[in-house]
Amino acid sequence: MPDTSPSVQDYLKAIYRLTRDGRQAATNRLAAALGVAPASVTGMLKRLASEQPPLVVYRRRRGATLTPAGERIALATLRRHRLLELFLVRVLGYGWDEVHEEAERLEHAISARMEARIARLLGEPAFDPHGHPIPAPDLTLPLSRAVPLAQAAAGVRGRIVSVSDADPAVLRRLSALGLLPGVGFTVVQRTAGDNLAYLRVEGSAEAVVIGPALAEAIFVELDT
Amino acid sequence: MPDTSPSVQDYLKAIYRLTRDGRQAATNRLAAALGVAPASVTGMLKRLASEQPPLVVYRRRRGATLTPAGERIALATLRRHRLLELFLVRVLGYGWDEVHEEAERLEHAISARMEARIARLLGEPAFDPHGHPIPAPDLTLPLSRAVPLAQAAAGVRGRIVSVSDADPAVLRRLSALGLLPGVGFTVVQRTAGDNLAYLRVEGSAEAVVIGPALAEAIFVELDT
DNA sequence: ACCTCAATTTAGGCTGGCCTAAATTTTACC
DNA sequence: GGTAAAATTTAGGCCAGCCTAAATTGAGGT
Ligand SMILES: [Mn+2]
Ligand SMILES: [Mn+2]
Ligand SMILES: [Mn+2]
Ligand SMILES: [Mn+2]
Repeated sequence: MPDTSPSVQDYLKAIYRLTRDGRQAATNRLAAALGVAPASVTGMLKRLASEQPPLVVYRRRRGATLTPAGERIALATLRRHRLLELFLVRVLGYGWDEVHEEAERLEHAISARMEARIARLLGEPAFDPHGHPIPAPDLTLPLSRAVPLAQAAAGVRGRIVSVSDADPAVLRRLSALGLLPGVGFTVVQRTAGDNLAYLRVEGSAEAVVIGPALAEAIFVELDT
Repeated sequence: MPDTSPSVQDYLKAIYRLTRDGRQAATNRLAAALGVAPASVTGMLKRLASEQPPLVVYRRRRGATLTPAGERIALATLRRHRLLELFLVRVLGYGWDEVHEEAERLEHAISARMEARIARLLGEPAFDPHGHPIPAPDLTLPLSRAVPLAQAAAGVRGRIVSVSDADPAVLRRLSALGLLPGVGFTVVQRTAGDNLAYLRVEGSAEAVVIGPALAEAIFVELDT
C-alpha cells in the first residue's frame, strides 16, 4: 500500500462501490457520492490514472475502474472502515446509526498495528454492524448475491443480509421496525403507485410497512 | 472550538508546550518541534495571529504565545492525545512506547462523542501512560512542579512523576530499568564529566545508572 | 561603538484538492 | 438525421501547507 491521502482513499472506495455491478464509475455519480464538483472528479481521475503504479483505468468520457493496485487500497480502506464501525459499536457503545461518519474519518488515521489489534479484540469478525462483509487481512472479500428488497415481489420470503449505512435516520427507522441483518421475512403485499411493501417479520405478529426509500436500503437474499 | 486543521492543532500544542515556562515560543524551536522549516513557522504564526479570533499573539522576531482561544484548542487536543494514549494501552494492549505516534494522528480524527466515550470507558482518568496529566473535560489542568531528574543532586530522594514520551527507545529503556511513573528513588551518586546518575530504586536491591539523555527525560518531584 | 552571526523573515514557488464558468461531446428524442 | 439536454472536460483560480534561497535584524563579544 503506497501511502495515499484520505481523499484518494475515499475516491478509490467510491469507485469500488460504483463498479461492483461491472460497469464503469461515472464522473457525475462519483461527484455526487463524494460531495464534490464533477470537474474535481475529472482532475482526480486523471491523477489516479497517471500515478505510479496507476490506481485507476480512466477512459475519457466513459468513466473509471480500479486497477489491482487501486482495488487493494480500496479494500484495505473498506476493511478499516468496517472494523472500526464494529469496534465503535462493540467497544465504545455507539449506536449503529452513529458509526459511519466516525469510521469515515478514522479509516484514514489508524495504523496497520491498530487495525490488527482491533481485529484481534473483536475476534477477527467477518461482518460489520450493518451486515456488510469485512475484507479479510489478505483483502479477499466474498461477494454477495444480495439484492435490494425493493426488487422482491409479493409472496416472496427471504432474509435481510445488510442495510445501507450512510443515512442515520434510515438506520434508526430500521431498528425501530426490527429490520436487522439476519432477520427473516415474507413480503405480504406490494402496492402499485406508491410502491409500498408490507412485510411479515419472523417472530413478530404484526406486519410492517415500508416505503421505497427503506426498501432500497435493505439488501436481502431471497429463498429459492 | 472552531474547526481547525491537524496542522494548526499541532502548532498550538507545540506552542503550549514551549511556553509552559512563561517564555515565548521561538520560531526555530517550533520548527524543530514540528519538523518543519523555520520559514513555514513564520508564515503559520502570522496566520494564527490574524485568525478570527486570534489563536496566538505573535511579536515579530520575539516569538508567539497562545491566546485563551488558542490555549483552549491546545488543551482540547492534548486531552484527546493523552486519553488516546491510555486507551491504546488499556484497551488495545499497546506498549507505552508505541502509543505516541498513533495518538499524534488520532487526536485530530476523533469526534467529541468518541472522546467522551473513551473517557467514560477508562473511568475519566487523570493521567496518561507516561504520567502526564490529562486535561479535564472543562480543559483545566493541574500544573505540576516536577523537574528533570537531571537537576537532582546526589543524596536527594524523590518520586518519578512522568517521562517524556516522544522517543520509543527511551521508553523501552526506562521500563527495562523499572523507572516508571510513581516509583520512588534515591540519587546515590552523580558523576562529573560524563554526568551520570546512580539511582537506588525503591523495592530493588541494585542501583541503576542512567546517562544524561535519560535523566532529561525523567520528571520527578523531590522530597522536601 | 562595531562587527559578526545566529535567528528570523521575506520572496518566490510547488503540490494537493477543491471551486466556477465556459467549452465540448454524447445521448436521446423528435 | 438534427438538435436539445445532459454529461463531461477544459480553463483559470483559490487556499492550506509546505519548501529553498536571499535578505534582514538584533544581540553578544571585543
Ligand atoms: Mn473516509
Ligand atoms: Mn457499515
Ligand atoms: Mn498531532
Ligand atoms: Mn504521553
